[in-house]
Amino acid sequence: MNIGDVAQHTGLPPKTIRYYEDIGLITPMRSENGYRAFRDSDVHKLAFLGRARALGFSIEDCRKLLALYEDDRRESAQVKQLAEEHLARIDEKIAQLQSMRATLAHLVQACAGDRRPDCPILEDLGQPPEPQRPPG
Amino acid sequence: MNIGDVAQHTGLPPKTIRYYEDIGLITPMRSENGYRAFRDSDVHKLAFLGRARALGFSIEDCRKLLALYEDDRRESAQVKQLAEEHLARIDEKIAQLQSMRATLAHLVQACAGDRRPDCPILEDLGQPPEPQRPPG
DNA sequence: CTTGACCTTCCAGTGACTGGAGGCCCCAGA
DNA sequence: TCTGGGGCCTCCAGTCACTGGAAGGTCAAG
Repeated sequence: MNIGDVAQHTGLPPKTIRYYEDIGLITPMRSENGYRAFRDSDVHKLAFLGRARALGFSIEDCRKLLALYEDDRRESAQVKQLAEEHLARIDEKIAQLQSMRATLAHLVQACAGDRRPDCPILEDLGQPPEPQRPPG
Repeated sequence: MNIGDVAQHTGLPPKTIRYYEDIGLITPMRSENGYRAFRDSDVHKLAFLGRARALGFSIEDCRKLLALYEDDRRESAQVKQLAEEHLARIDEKIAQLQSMRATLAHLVQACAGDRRPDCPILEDLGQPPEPQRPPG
């Protein structure tokens, strides 16, 4: 299989597939003409990587997951730990974004959005970050 | 004011402040010894930038926001539009993360996490992404 | 006069690709 | 046999927003 077909199959762009070879995630064979020749196992690995990436795992996590996937003496606890750590990071990011969202939504709602210059959004950004309530 | 004091005041690392000068967000004066000499207005701008960045605005958005902040002929609609677009991007990211989170939490919960190799997480990553229900 | 903290510039690296240049390979059609 | 077009190759540079580190100048205290 050539890279284009693999790209079709896995949904990964050819550039990304080459990159994954570069960093040692896969090692496809080569045809006599120099083209990469992907075995089924390569395609399978790439699909695995694509799905792990879609769940937000870092490339290094993906490398570990792939190693565990290939290791029939693995302990599921190792996998679970990786996944739980990642889950925690996701939760952290969600919390951060929701906090941003709350502040921003509040400001947006307070802004008239008309032709006048008065703008609570800019006022807030221009002020020291005091607590949201008025000074006692 | 030297860069260290400004860093204290704004909470931004000196490296970041230099970077912001590099990309033209601020243009502090220079003392005779070559040190950056920050005016109050520079410090104020940096604080503004810090807060805008904390809300997740990109550097380019920050540049625009700062320009609007300095422009007393601005229309608040311009600011509001920037903020609303950013809000939409945040919502998109939150949705993406929550979808990841859901899948991952499901898998983590299904994994025994013991010394045996059987692992629903790896099984899922290794399988084609069929719908979550069993085939009809 | 030395020490140590602070400041300077410049270069390189991060993560995970992505775009583009320049060039080879291969097949279909005239 | 030639031509065109698409696919493939490598290598280099850019993305975003910093961050680390090296090499060296400046300044106040002891």
